[in-house]
Amino acid sequence: MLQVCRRHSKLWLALSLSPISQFSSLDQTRKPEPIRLTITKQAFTAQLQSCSSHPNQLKQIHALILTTGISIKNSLLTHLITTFIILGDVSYARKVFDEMHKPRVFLWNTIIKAYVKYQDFMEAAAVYRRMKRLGVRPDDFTYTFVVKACAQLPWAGWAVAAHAVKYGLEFVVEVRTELVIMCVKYGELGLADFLFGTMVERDLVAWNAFVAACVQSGHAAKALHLFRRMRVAGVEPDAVTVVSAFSACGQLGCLETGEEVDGVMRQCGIVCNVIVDNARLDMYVKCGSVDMAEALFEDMHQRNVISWSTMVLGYAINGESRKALDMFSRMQKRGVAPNHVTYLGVLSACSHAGLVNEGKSHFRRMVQAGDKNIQPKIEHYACMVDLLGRSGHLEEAYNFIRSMPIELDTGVWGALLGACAIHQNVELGQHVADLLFELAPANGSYHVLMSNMYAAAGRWDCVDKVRLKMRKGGVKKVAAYSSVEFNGKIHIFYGGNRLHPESSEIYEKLEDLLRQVKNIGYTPNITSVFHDVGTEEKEATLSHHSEKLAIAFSLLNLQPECPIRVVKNLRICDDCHSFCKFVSEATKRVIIMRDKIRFHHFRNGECSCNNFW
DNA sequence: TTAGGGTTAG
Repeated sequence: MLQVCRRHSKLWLALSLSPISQFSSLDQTRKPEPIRLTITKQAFTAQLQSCSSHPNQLKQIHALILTTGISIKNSLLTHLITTFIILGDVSYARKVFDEMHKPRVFLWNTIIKAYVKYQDFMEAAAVYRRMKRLGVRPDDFTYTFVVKACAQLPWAGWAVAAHAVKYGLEFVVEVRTELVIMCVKYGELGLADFLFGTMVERDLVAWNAFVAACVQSGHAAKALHLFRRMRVAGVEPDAVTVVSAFSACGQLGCLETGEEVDGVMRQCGIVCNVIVDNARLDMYVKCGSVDMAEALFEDMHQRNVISWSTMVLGYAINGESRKALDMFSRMQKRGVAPNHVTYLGVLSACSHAGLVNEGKSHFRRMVQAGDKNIQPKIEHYACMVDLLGRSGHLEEAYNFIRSMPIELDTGVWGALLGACAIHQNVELGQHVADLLFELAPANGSYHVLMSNMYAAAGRWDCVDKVRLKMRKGGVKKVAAYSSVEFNGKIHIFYGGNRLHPESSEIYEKLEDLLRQVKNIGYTPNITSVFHDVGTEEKEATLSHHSEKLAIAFSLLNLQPECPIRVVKNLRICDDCHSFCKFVSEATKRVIIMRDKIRFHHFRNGECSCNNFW
């Protein structure tokens, strides 16, 4: 069947069938006519290219090569390796690579890079280790991939950084950029600053990398600081920079800075594309500026599933459930296929509006669609628990959890605990909380939620038990804070804190405000207070909650026509919710408050959430 | 015979 010989430095393959596209039927029963094929290296490469999108045929060619026992030049194998990497079959590329005799360093780089591309960082690190063991000397390119891979693994990044220094490769601009990113990921911002500051050349990409790494690691304020610094340094931002900057503004809820970035974009003549538009859209949505998002969305030349999903989610978290669902059907009419994120928006819209049946039918559709892209994930199940529980169907929610076909996580039980808290079902809450204490003993929020439920029920002995449990287990409460953006600066307020330079004016204003709203019917809701203390003391604690301080600060500083925008790290309490409604009525101001989960738009004594959150 | 670093939705 197969004969191989070399003639005039050409490779001869005698094959049972030709052309190569028929290789896949090599083992068929039809009696083949022997055909001689002369294949030069160029022809062979051409053949490889001709079936470069058919991995099985390529594998057969490779098997054939191995059977012949002739030595194939590394350049051909390299071609095979790169083709398999493009096709996404890294393990086969690795197999070919492993069979090579002394591969050159660029091939080691190629394999490591491929593992990084397909996010198999452990394997990338393993290949690097083998490379080192075999004494292959890394080149200028090696550490860009190796650092990127190892930065994803705990500690490994530091070790390879030391190797890069040893070989004198830390000054290569690409390697240094990866090292800066790595330091940010590891939370070593000081070191990142040092490495960035001592770069030989800081090009646009290096700035973008630093800004983006900060945004992705939750250092949004630092990202915006860098964004401003790069302009001072005379580096003109591009589309990538503004995408990161918009993302940072969204995280922080800084509409003012978001507009500034928008201005910079125009000034620099940065051309909008769908990614930039989506980032801007997301910024408006996360700043509670639904009108701006709407206008931009209608104006967009190009939209993709992310644009639509952003709008659906945006409406949902801003309390405009009907618009979210309308947007969803409009999207489907346009023939845009929803993905699992779109459905998160749809389900949370239903949840926040108490649309139980509608939510159920959307969920059913996800399951029945049989589409891998929209099979419900654990987050969708948590949304359903939230939907059922929030609307008072606690038992159904519990049974739903019990019947779930996927592994349970704290999100699902957390949603049920939240529902128990809303409906004051202490018995079920206790049961769920016990499960959560086991699953996530270090998470203080479940302890606080349970303790608040006990407090609301007047069961102070149980409150004490939970608090004791927290103390013993070293569980910490997350300190609540509220922030307000004013004149390009973010002002942060903690409950009862007097660190702000305008503290005395703020507290004075707050006293004024409390008197004003009490006159029109506000009464402090003391069940929101954690401690078993006297009524007066409870009132004092309540009246200094961080959002109240933030509102007093805003009233002192903002122009009368400006809406008050507050961002909170936790959920708003009942008392502050009621307080905000009265303030919006008494002062005729719009208050837009973003809490951990969603927005509350207070206007004329009402809230967009309809007291359902 | 060639090999880089950045971005969007919960």
